Amino acid sequence: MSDTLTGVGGRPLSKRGERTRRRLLEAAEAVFAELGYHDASIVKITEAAGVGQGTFYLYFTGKKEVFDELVLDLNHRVRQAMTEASSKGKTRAETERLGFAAFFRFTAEHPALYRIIRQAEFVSPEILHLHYARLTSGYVAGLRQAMEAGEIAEGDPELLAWALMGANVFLGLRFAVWSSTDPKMVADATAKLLRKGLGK
Amino acid sequence: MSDTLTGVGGRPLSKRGERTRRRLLEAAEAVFAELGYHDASIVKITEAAGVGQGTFYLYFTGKKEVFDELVLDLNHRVRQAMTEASSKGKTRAETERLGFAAFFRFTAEHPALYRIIRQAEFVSPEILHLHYARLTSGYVAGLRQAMEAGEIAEGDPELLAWALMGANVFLGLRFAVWSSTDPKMVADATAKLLRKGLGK
Amino acid sequence: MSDTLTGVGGRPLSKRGERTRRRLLEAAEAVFAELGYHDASIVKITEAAGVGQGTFYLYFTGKKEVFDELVLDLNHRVRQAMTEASSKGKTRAETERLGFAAFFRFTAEHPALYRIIRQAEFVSPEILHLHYARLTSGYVAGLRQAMEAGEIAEGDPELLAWALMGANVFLGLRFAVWSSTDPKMVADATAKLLRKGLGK
Amino acid sequence: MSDTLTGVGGRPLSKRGERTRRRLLEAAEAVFAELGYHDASIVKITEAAGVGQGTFYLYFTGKKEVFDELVLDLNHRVRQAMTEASSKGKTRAETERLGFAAFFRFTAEHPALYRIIRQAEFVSPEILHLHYARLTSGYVAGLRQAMEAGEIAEGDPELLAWALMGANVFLGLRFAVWSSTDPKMVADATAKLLRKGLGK
DNA sequence: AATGAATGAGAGTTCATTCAT
DNA sequence: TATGAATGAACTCTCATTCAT
Repeated sequence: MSDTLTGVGGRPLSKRGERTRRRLLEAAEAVFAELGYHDASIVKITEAAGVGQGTFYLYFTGKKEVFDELVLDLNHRVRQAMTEASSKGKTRAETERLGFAAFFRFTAEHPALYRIIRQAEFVSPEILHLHYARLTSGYVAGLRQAMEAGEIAEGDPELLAWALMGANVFLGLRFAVWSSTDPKMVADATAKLLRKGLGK
Repeated sequence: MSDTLTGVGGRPLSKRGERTRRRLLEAAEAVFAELGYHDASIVKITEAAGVGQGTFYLYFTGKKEVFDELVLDLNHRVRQAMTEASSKGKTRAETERLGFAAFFRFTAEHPALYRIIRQAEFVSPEILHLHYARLTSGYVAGLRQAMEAGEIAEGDPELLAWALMGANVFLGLRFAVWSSTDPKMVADATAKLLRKGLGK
Repeated sequence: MSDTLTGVGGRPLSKRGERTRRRLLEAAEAVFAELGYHDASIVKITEAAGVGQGTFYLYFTGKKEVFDELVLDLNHRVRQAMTEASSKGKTRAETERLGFAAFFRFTAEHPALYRIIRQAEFVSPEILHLHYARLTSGYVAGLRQAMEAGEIAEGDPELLAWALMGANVFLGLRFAVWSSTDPKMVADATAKLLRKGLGK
Repeated sequence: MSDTLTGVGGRPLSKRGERTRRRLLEAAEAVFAELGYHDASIVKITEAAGVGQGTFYLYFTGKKEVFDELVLDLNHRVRQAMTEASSKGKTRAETERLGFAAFFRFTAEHPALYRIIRQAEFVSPEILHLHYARLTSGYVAGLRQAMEAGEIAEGDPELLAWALMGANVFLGLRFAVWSSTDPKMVADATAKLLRKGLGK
C-alpha cells in the first residue's frame, strides 16, 4: 500500500490509525474491483472494512482520493512484478519476454483489480496519464538503449512504446481477462511479433 | 445516425419526431463525451437538445439505450471510414496503411466519440464485445488472406488482430486524442512497424 | 350513460361527437375497474377507446371529471336495478328482500365496477356523499312508510338506513366480491336478520 | 406505536433513532389522513416530521411499508379499546353495547386513522384482509358462544359478524366522522337494533 | 373534430458527506 | 479515534395536461 501513512490534512497516524487505514484501503480495493467505481459506495466500503461510515473521512478526503491511491498502488505493483521478472533475463529479448509474461500474468491473476485501472480513464483521467506515463517510461528507456546499442532499428521510441503497451493491454484484456488463455503463450506470441517488428 | 427511426414501442416517427430524435442523439453524444456516462444526466442531455425532460422518454427507454445506440452507430461509422479508405489501396500494404490512417483520422476528428466507446466496457460490456468483434473481424479476414497468400508469416490471426487493434487504439489515444500529432504520421509509423512484424 | 351529452364548456355534440364521448366513457369504466383510479392513465383510456390523447380533453375537463361521472352513472344503475327488482314484491318484506338480492347480484356481477365506487371516498369525497345519500334516501323513505304504517318499531330511520347499507356493503364485499357465495343466499340471510331487527 | 423498534435491515435503534422513527410515523399518520395515500408524498411526510428526505429511508423501505405499519397499529389499538371496554360488561348485552360504544368512540376520536384504514383496500389489500379478519374474529367468537348458550338464534356467525361490522363501520362513518353525533347514542341504537335482530 | 408531440412538475429513491456525540 | 444518524442535492422516470397542426 502507500508508504506515506497520514490521515486527511497530512497528520501522522497512530498504530491503530495505520491499521484502520489499511483495512479501508483493502476493503475499497475489493469493493471497487467487484462493483466498479460508481456502484461502489462508501457504506459498502466501510462495512467491508468493519468500521463506521464517518471513519472513512478520517483517512481520505473522499471517494475519488481512495480510488486514485489504489490506481497508483496497482501501477506500482504491476511495474514491480515486471521489473522483478525482467531482471532475470540475460538478453534483451529474454528480458522483454519475461516482462510481458509478468504483465499478462498479473492481468490474468487480478482481472478484477485490472478493471479498476481501466475505469480510471473516466474517473480520474489525470491519474491514468500518470499510470501510463510511468508504465511506458520503462519501455521507452529499454527501447532507447536498444537503439543506441544498434540492436533494433531507429524509430520514435515513445510511439513504439505506446504501440507495445496497447498491444499488451488488448491482448491481456482479450485473452487473459475475457477468455483464459495461458498468459505465457500470449507473452511468447507477442514477444515474437514485436521482436521482428523492432528488429533491424 | 440510425436508419430505423422509431420511438419507444417501435412506433413510426413523424418528420418532427425524427428531428427531435436526432437532436437528442446529437446532444447525448456531446454530453456523454464531455462528462462521461455516469455524470451525464437526462436533464443535461435534454437541456443540450433544447427539449423538455419528458420528451427524452418518447424516443428512448432510458439512458443506457441511447448510449448503446451511439456506440453501435459509432462502430458503423469507423468501419465505414476504414473500408472506404482501404478500398483505394492497390497492394495489401497500401490497403493496410490507408485503413490505419482512416482509423487515426477518425479518432483525431472525433475524440469525443472515441471517449464514448471506451466507456462501454463498464456501461454495456455486451455492446463493447460486439464493437470489438466487428472491428477485429475485418483485421482477421485480411490477415488470414495474407497468410494464405504467403505474404506474411503464419500465426494466430485473432491474436495478431487484437495486438494490432490494441496498438492502434493506444496510439490513437496517445497521439490523436491526448496530443495532436498528425494522424498520417502515426499511421505510417504503425504500418511500417506492423509490416515488419508480420512479414516473413 | 349520462343523458346530458355535451363537450367541455357545455357545447352540444354532433352524432360523431356523441359516439366518441360514449366510447371514452366505456373505456374509462373498463380501465378504472381494472387498474383503479391512480394506475389508470389518460393514455390507457384513450388507447382503449381507440382515439388520440388530445381527444379526451374535448369531452372531459380532466381525469377526475370522468371518474365522477362514472360513479354517478353506477349509482344510477344500482338504484335502477334495485327499484326494478323491488317493484315485483307484494309485501314490504318481499320488496325488501328483492331489493337486497338485486344489490348483491349487482355487486357480484360487477365486482370491478364496484371497486370504482369504493375508491370514490378518497378520490372524490363529495361524490361519494351524493352516492350514499341517494342510495340511503330510498331506504329511509321505505322505513319511514313502514313506521307510519306501524309495520316496524319506531326509530331513527336514517340511522337504520345507514346500518342497513353498511351491512349490505360489507356482506357484498365479503361474500360476493372476495369469495363468491350465492347472492341470493346472502340476501335471504340479511333480510331475515334485518326483518327481525326492525320488527315490533 | 409498534414495539419492535428497528430500522431498515432490522438494525436496532438508538434513543435518538427511536424518537425520529416515532416522529416519522406520527407525521405519516397525519399526512395520510389528510391527503390520502396517493397524494401523501415522502417529502410532505418528512417535512411534517421536521427531518430530511433521506432520513425516511433510514427507518422504512418505502411509502407502503409505513402505511402497512400504521394500519396494523391502528387495528391493534381499536381492538384493544374494544376489548378493554367490553371486559367491564356484566351481561352479554352489556358487553356488546360497551364494545360498540368503544368502537364508535375510537372512530369519533380518531377520524384521521379511520380514513387511513379505509384506503387499505386499494393500497394494501392483504393488510386490509388481516385487519378485518382480526376484527371479525372477536365478533364471531362472541356470537358462537351466544348461540351455543341459546341466547341468540342459530345462524352463520361469520355472515352475522360481517353484517355487524358493516353496520358499525357505516354508522361510524356517517355519524361519528361525517357529522358528529354522540357516539354513545349511536352505540345504543345499534345495540338495540342488533339485539333484536339476533334474539330468538 | 381529432391528433400526438411536447411539456415540466413532481414522484420515489440513493448516497457522498457532515457533525454532534 | 470512532461513530452512525442526519442531510439534501441529484438522480431516473411518469403522466395529466396543452397546443400547433
